[in-house]
Amino acid sequence: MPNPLIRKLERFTRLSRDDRQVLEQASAEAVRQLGPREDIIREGEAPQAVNLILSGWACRYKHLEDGRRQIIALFLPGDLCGNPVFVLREMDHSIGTLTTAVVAQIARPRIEAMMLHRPRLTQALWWESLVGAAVQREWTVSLGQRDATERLSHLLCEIFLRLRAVGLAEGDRCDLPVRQAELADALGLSTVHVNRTLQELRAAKLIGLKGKTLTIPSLPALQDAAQFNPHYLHLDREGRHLDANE
Amino acid sequence: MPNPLIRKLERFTRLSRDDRQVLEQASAEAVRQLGPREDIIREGEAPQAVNLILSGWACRYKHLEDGRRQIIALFLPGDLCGNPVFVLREMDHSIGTLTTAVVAQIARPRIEAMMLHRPRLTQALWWESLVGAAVQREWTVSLGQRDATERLSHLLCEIFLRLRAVGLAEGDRCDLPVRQAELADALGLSTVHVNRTLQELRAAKLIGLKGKTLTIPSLPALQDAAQFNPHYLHLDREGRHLDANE
DNA sequence: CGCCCTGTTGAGTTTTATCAATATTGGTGG
DNA sequence: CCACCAATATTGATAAAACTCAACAGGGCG
Repeated sequence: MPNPLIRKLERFTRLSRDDRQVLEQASAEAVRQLGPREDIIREGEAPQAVNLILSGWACRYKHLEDGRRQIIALFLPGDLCGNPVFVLREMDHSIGTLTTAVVAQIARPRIEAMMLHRPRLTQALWWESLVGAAVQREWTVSLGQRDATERLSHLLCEIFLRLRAVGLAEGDRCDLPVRQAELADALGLSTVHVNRTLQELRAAKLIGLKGKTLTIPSLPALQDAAQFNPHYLHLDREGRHLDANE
Repeated sequence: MPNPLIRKLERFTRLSRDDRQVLEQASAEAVRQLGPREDIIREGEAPQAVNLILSGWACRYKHLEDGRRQIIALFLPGDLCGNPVFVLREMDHSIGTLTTAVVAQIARPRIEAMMLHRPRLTQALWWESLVGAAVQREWTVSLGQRDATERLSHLLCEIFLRLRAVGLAEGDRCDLPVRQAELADALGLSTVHVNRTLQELRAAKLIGLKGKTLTIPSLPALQDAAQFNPHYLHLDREGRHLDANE
């Protein structure tokens, strides 16, 4: 399987062979196999490296004192997490896996070297981090304004498109390897309500769900239900003017 | 009045005279006076500059098709807004003032020059942008997990501490120059509910509100009601190892 | 003085949460 | 292959939180 980060960055700009090779090396160096629900880094710790998800799903999350938990961001294959730079002393949240996952730790000097010597890659990594921020903003909008149905369908659209961008959707389907309780933590809803909302979407034939496979018979229909505008994902090769011609 | 950005960055690290002068120059060049509720940049436009709020309040926001609006982030004096870098082609949200405001436009080359020649300043600007991301994450937690009372008191704590960090709080009070409808758009609540929640906080003597002045008789008490942990604001001079010795 | 904007109040409704029970599923060992 | 287990999903009933609508109050300003 091709490196999902490379695949993702090429949604922004075409990389040179050297760029790709640098990324391949970085992805191969300190690779960890993790089980489901393991922490990658915990609130209070000092970030040492950037983590690249090679396979599996992970998330940023934060616990409140009374046990409530909010999943702040979802990390899919090809996503980078951890502080993009190392200015902040301590993590103010945790990052953990949701499923079994393979994660490469990219050490600080490696990132800095890329930033110094590979301008095209630097731009691409900037893009990936800015898209992450845009996704965060969209989650804010969802949590603040959308009701349960819209929120859930919006999230499913997002997941599907993000997975498709790294080649992990096949036709109208993709994996959804998380429990309803985890969707609930991401959506700020109760598990019971997520369950009922999923049923509602199924009844409306907007989605199919068999085991851990999500099917979206008509993406436009689901987008409609969610008021989903994909522009915030910035997937349309906005950096094509930087394309490498190899 | 001292430059609020300088004031804020010195919460991270002590700047050199030169650093400060560069910032002063950047803040003085293209200064705009804006009325309340004016857009600074609109969704779909291309970001041309970074905007520094010198006085007044502004916000990032996004409209849904049916008129609902979510305020995604609040900008107070000393805050930078607009895309920190210019990789994304089009704004996926808008930025507008809430009150009359004075805003400096810092052009792209200026930012790039700072990034190239002023390492300490670069670190400080990184810090400011990462804190912005941390605030965004905390808003996600609030909208997802906290009820109206917690959410509102949490936001008031945040506003108070952020204003204090730029010298805009006096003792136990600060400005709160926005309408309840605007708090509602930021908190994902209805105006009516914000009104009632404010009354509840007043009745509990957790806040006082006279005109556009907010009083917090006991910050610890309000923090307690909000489950507010100030760590995410990273205000404790985490970059002190970079201090200039002038 | 009167108007407009913002804040406040009350009543009734909708959405979502909570609690507790029951069903389903996938995996495991016999 | 089957029986069993734990984890997850589903269901029903009830309660709480927040929303909507509509009316009214108060204050600042031309």
